[in-house]
Amino acid sequence: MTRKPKANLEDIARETGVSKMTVSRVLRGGSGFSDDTRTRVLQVAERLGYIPNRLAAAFGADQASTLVGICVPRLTSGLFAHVLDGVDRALTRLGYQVMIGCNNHSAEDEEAWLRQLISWRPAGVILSGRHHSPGTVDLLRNAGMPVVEIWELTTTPIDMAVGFSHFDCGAEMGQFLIRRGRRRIGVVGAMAGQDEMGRARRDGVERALAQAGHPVAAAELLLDTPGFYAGYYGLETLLSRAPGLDAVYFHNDEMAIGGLAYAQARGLRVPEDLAIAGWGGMEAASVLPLRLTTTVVPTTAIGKLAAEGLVARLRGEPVQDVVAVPTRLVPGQTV
Amino acid sequence: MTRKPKANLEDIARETGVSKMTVSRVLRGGSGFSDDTRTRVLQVAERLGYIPNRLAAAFGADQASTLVGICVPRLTSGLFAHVLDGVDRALTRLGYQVMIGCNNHSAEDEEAWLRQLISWRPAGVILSGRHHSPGTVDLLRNAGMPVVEIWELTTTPIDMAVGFSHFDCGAEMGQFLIRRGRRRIGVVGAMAGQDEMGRARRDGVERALAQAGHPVAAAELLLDTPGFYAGYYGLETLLSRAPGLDAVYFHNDEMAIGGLAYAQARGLRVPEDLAIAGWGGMEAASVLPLRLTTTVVPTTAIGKLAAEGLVARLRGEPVQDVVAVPTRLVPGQTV
DNA sequence: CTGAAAGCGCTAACAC
DNA sequence: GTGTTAGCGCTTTCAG
Repeated sequence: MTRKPKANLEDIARETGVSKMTVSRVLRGGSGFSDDTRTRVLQVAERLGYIPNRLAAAFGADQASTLVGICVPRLTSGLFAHVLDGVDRALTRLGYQVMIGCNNHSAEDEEAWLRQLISWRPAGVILSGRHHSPGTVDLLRNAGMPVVEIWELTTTPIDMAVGFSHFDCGAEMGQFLIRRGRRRIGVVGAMAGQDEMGRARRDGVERALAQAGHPVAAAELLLDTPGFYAGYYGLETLLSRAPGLDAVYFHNDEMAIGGLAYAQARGLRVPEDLAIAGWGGMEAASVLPLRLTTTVVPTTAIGKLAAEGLVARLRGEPVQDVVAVPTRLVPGQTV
Repeated sequence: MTRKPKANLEDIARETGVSKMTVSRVLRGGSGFSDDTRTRVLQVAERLGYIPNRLAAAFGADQASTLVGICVPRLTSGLFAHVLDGVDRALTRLGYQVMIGCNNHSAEDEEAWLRQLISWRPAGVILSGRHHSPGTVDLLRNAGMPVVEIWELTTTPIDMAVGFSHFDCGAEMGQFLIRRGRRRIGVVGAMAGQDEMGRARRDGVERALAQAGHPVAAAELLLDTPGFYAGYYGLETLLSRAPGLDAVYFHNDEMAIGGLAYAQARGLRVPEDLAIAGWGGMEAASVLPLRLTTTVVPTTAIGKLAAEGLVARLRGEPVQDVVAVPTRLVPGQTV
């Protein structure tokens, strides 16, 4: 398997009868050459099927890297899929290439990925969450490249941040449940001890309920990844331990939908007997027989803003270090 | 913004009192150095916070690239998210880095992405589908790197292929519907004229129904991306034109679930009045009040097999050029 | 077991 | 408007 593409600048230069440098200038669309030269260079490049070697370009001239890395907790989450999509569209449009990573909610995995990424000397990096290993922070400070932390907002970013407060999401839903007259409220979580952001949402709801004088009545903290099944069985377990609940706040929409399925299978009336609240705003949530009460998160926008902020910084344009995006509690028919 | 990492091989060599070459050998875990040298080199590298420059490595020695590109039709599809996850896990484990791309079901977008990718001299590439632009095929042939085409199986791959037949998925579901006594069967599609593979499934179901003597009774081909809403309104439109249908085959599970919601909102009994069949096997489909009848596709496995095949080829190990993965028609409660 | 030399393809800096 | 020179950090090759 020979991996040597045929043509390089030198080949084009030889055929055209100019120097490598002139060819380089033409191909990068700069200035400093005649129209005639331009045309000839372009023709020869086309004929030779020239493909630039960005490895060489980025290596020779530090500036030239257009590689951007993005690391998310899970690739299979619908929410992060949309974040990725926002990032990818913006970055592709701006002429960058996207390297992905998945940290499995582990700071060590994130650091391992970042170490690999940095060895490619990327132009910048987008990370999820605000908790990183000391090693990660070190690497980033030394690399001296733009960094955007997304999803969970931090007011003291390594460099830039785009996100919202998970704690506030939880608190807002807690207050909403109270306003709707719920008093014995349970919580079903997932990925116990792993997902800092799910944890923040639970902290938020706990705080709100405690302040209202009706602290969380029961909590079921699963180890599983948050999916439909987990929601189904999570609610089953929770109710077996705390039968009298009148509302449950789920880790996310997928679990809430699973919980809803369980409630209906069990013959519970929703929301009369039991209110169900989710988080995230997946499309399915609004088309179920019962529209789910949930918090909608602007996933694609976060990805887009992160990508654009990163590129703005690269270009030396002024940027806002911390961008708070709004989430929206959308009352459905399940609370 | 200074982007120059501090230490390089030369720095380590100087501090350790050996040559660059020896440092390089140690760091890459080769042989040809004493234990003592090894220890000292490792210590100094650690102390200096050395991070290899793979740009230089890959550039200098063609072999060394560990970049692999993967391009999918849509980043926001749950199915492709799992494919991506399978690819990412396998590739990360094997020491590769993943560059993503999204072709929006457009051969031109795919080619544009590929051109960018190739300029980074990747080790290999994974594409979705078997239809590519002539330019794409050209680029690939000249690049001389491993290529895996996934998702829709082709028996004449550019290099390797991992997938299944969408046509057969449709045909199988068509036969199943017939066996279940359905006779007036409709179809709801999406991304008309764009998604070759959804098209193949429709062709399959059409063929099967025609052969059974009960050709497709009505079809609604939407332009939209296939989501819950599209399924909801797609069914509404279809039924308004063809009221007497007794079964509908949807582009995918999301749309089928949307359709199910419409049927229920409309007061239709499923499956008595109307059977609903999906495709894909999303998790939600099996936890709804009614388990959806659908075809389950081994998404993660496809990603994993594609990645492993690619790496096997890179390593010169024997590989099977065409790998057919099985799909499974799972009867639920909606047919 | 170790080192020296050459070169990968490109671009910045400077000269003409 | 165009060319020359030097060098990015690494690995391959060959010499000891």
